[in-house]
Amino acid sequence: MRFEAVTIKDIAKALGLSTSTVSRALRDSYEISPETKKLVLQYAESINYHPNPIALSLKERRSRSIGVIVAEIANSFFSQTIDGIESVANSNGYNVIISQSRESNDKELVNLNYLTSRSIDGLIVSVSAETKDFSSFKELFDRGMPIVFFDRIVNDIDTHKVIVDNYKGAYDAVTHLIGNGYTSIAAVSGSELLSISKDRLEGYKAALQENGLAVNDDMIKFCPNGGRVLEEVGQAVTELLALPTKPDAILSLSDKLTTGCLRILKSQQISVPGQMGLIGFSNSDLTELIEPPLSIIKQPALEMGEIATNQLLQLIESKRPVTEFETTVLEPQLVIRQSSAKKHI
Amino acid sequence: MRFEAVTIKDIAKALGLSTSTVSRALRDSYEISPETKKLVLQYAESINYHPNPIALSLKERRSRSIGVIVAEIANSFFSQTIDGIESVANSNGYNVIISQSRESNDKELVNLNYLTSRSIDGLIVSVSAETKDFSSFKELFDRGMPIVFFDRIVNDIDTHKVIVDNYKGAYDAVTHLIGNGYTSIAAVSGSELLSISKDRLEGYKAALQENGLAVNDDMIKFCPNGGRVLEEVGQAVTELLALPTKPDAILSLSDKLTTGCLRILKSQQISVPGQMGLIGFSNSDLTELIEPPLSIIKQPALEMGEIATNQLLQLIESKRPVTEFETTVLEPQLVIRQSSAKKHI
DNA sequence: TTGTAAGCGTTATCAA
DNA sequence: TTGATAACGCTTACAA
Repeated sequence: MRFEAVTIKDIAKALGLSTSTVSRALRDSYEISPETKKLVLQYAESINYHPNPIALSLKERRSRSIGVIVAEIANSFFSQTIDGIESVANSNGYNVIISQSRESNDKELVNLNYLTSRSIDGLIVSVSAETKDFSSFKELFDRGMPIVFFDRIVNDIDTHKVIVDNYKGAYDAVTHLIGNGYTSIAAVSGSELLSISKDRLEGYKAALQENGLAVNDDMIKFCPNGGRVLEEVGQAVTELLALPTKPDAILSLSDKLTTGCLRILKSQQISVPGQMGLIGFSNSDLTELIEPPLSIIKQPALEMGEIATNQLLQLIESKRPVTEFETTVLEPQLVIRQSSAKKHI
Repeated sequence: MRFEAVTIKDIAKALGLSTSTVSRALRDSYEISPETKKLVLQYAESINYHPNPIALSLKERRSRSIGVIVAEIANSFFSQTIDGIESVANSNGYNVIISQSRESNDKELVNLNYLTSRSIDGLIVSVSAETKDFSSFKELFDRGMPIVFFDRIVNDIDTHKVIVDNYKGAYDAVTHLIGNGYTSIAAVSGSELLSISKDRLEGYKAALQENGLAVNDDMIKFCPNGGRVLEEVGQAVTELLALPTKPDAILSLSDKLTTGCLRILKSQQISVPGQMGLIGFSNSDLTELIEPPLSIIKQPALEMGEIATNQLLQLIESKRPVTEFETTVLEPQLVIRQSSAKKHI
């Protein structure tokens, strides 16, 4: 089963012209007579001619498609980002090829190979939770492939990056908790390897210290799978509850962790915020319907996708090698609801 | 900025062979000496050669990519489906180009043109809420483009389709409500034009009638945007509450409508299920955390995506024209929680 | 067993 | 103003 398209040759034959003349007419070249142009354009229209992008790609040595690698599509933050990527890409005549690492470094590499072997013009990446070794990205980048990182960035590679102020997001959230009377605040983080985990934890620690609260490493738990596996969240929370001085609030550092923590707390009959305050990074639009309505730190995901794509297109379309790179830092949004309500003492 | 890849020509030149010999060695042709083959393969490996898929596409007149059109990526059901589509496509060497109609017929047509002009080999579609005229799809299909529909299907086009038993999903949900003592059950539906709306409403009506309850058209409200616009849900619910005999339960017929109804009910201080029972189609994994935990009808989204893709690939790769088409009907899953709890009388 | 040449659809260059 | 030709990277008759 195959879809047969009309080619320039068909038009040339039908009109008794050469393919080059037809091509010129279609591209509105100056070296063409108005009549011929009109004739060709009309006929092309009538038989629904569309230039073959594959042939164009081969000729121009560019595919007009960009690759995207994220951990998971079915995740509010990433699907919102993809939304932004897609709209900017499409309106610039690019298409988007999406792939998921599912937090696995292996799958990420497979995807990377796949995408590059599919002749993409550039790449937008948020790295997997498992990735320690960024040399494949680095090599590719050094060989001339434009890459933009967002959210989970790679500090060692000097290119455009788009993030929120993760430090501030966590800092503000913890400050808010302290302001509401919480004094023993734990952090449930994703993979230690991720840039976002590091930055957010820094913010968490700084807020504690600036408020005269001690930073206790036992109060920081890592979930290498970022909450994709509920068990790891269960273990983290259970360990926190077994501490000599139990925390009275949890800051969770990513989407699935936030809802994961709540799931675990609920299953253990621990009331939120009564027995445990909770605030976390999340981009789900259902958090306000949850019981209790969740306080969240939200990222401007759509905008991040748009910016990343604009920057990538700029790299792709730049005539000369780009050497000056930018890291765009956006503001996270703190949305205060019930789950971090003032503590009753 | 451009990424330069190694070509067969480079290998041929380096090894003093012709491009055809190199090509044969790489494709493991029988008409080649073992030594030459080994030599070429080794060298290709060493310089990290990858065949240029664009050139291959041009030669083979196929792009090994499939297009997907859905209403919205950032929607649990669709992102889960895309998950399934992507995994099957990728493991068969295809890539996936995704586009969103955002429930607009215009944008759907733009996407359709865009995708076909990008030489895709086939198309997976769930139509927009606005689409009444399917002639573009029909034409494309008749001109030989393999298309598979899922969820929101087009009855007039005879091709593979993948759906759940929407009738049964709604029927079972209403039967459950009736069993729990609800006697005045309203339906909040998406666009009237969608196949899923029709089928689900049929199931709703049948369940009422079989239980001796009257079907009242005032009890059926349509939201043309499928809940993407909260106001339309607000209006639907408000109208229902203004009826002489108010409903005591709502069946909502799609993802965003279900959470939308809850949002509206909450904002109007109407307790669920106390004053109003609620059950609806949804694929969000947060529904159990919501207050009250939502009873839902869930679709096997991942599986639907996988099946649709397998069927599409079958169409694409079929040597002769396919004339026998299949509509796969999967079972929806009824998940009973608090929001439809037994009514206190 | 290897090489030559044509062709996939398009555009750029050169010649007419 | 138009046409012939080569080229993009690859495969495949056909020729050697």
